Amino acid sequence: MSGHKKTEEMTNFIYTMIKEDLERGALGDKCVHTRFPPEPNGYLHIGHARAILLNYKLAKAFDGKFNLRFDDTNPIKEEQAFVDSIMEDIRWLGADWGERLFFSSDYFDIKYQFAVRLVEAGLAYVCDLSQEEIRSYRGTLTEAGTESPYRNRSSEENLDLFERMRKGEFADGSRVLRAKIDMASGNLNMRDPVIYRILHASHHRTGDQWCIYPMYDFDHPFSDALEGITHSLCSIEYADHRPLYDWIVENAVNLFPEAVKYRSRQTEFARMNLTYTVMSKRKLRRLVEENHVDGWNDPRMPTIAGMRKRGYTPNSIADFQERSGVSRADSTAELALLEHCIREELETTAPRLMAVTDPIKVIITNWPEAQTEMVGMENIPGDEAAGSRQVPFSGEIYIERDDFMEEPPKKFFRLAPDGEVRLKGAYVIRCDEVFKDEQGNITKLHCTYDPQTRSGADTSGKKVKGVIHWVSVEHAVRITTNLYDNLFTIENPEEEKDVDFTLNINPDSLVVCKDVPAEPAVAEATPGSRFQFLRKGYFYYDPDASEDGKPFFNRIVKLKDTWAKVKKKG
RNA sequence: UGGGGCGUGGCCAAGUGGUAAGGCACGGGAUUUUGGUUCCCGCAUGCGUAGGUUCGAACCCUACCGCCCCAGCCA
Repeated sequence: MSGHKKTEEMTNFIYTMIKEDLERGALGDKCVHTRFPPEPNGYLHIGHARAILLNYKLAKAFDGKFNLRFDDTNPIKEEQAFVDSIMEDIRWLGADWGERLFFSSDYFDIKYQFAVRLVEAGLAYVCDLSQEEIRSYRGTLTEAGTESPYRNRSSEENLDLFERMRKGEFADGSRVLRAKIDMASGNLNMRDPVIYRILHASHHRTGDQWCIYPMYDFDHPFSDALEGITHSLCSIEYADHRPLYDWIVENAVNLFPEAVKYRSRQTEFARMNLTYTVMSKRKLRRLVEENHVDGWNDPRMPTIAGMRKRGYTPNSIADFQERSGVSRADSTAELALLEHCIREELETTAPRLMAVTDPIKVIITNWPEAQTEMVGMENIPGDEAAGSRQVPFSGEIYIERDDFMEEPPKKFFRLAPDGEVRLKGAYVIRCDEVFKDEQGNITKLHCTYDPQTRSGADTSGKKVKGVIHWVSVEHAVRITTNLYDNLFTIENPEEEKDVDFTLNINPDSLVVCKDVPAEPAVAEATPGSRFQFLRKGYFYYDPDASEDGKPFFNRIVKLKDTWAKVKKKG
């Protein structure tokens, strides 16, 4: 955890429920056991991070166990590559599954045996209806379904047919195994759900060993019960699958007692949206495929990989998860909360450095020619242990273009004609002359400095309100900065159903600044480290190599900017 | 008159019959060589609405309103 106190007890309803379970002795001699069950068919995003961390922290809080189990029951959609990236992301987040890595496909054999027992018990049957027929027999939301003509086949016939399904005698889609429950149930999930389908497809782990694969509703509760998961947490759209979950678990315990001893229970909690981004797999894929972003790990993406590359820390994501809470109500967290979490961490941990992302040159006309002076600056204000560094100052420097205004509004206390400003850690300068090109763009400023105003040794008595950052031209190292901003211009890009969400993409979500002058200390920075470029925001030294070999820094988040607010108000 | 779920300030979220925690955001002020940080202060006479029970209701009861999810051989 980060430096600030974070020892309060969890207060979410799931934590409370587990505590009560423990007090009641509802777990018997078992310890709390959770799991995260990703399907290896895509990349993890911030929403998954919440689920991962919730499951992991809950297990940890109660000194229990945490499994990582890949839900790989659909060979058509799943790949090893996703298994790898998912593990990398979870590991990075800090959720440690130890030796407890599992795959649903590990249990294909025993699951088949369980299915056979369901058939023997008259609780499952092979149905020859086509996919379309099954759909129409299912009924509608308001009308009961109709029983399949194959519903009352004998156990012997079902056993034979199921066995032959397994052997590969039938074509994909020609038959399925269904649980025999209740075609008149108000809950569609209970209307004789399909539990096995024929899929002549190669599986990323089991190869061609199987041509029938279990469905989620059959597979998941069984896997949970088999692993002894005590608390199976899932998102709220599975709430109406719970009766089926319980049905499977109950029958597993009764029909397969030698393998399944524990009655796992499912608890649902609401997913959470984030403002200024999208979270659905489909929309994220479109962003990538239509090249609105540069891949799944583009720093603007809400994917774990994207956030990692942006420079977010696992800690800040965990903090966000804790602060945003858990409930069953639909909710949308504000990006501002996430940003607060990373700023709070970096405020006390990120060394300060100076870089000028949009420079104009300043000539200090009364500076002794060719002279360089070293000025000291603290690395992290208020943290003496973080030390300080020497920064070269000279008669030619860069300052930020928007730190100068020819016609400053009231309360602008940066540099203006005939005005004064302090150069952070150095001297107070006055602007004497402004130079422009033919288009009227400012090209250069002539200023004079006041030798009496050296930082820490100011004898001038001047009180200058503004302090700006700078970089000595002669000593500057050149870097690239990627200035990231919100990917969308509106809070909820999914809101307007009839407008394509890509229309609200922020055209300025990435501004690349090349040849940005930065103070010499930047050259000693190590890839993968985080800094604050003074007054500009927190940046991450991207460890990936850039095209030109120059270091590049991703802006993780801007600093809060009260001035921007004041300006906006006019 | 299908089933399930949810409604507490701008966004989250505690609270589970005793008179509305906390965080973020927002507004104001102080400090500040980052318009950053930090520190003060403010921010629901109100808990979807309307009734009812009670000495007392966000919490209990009734009715209504609104929003979300479900008709994959996806998960």
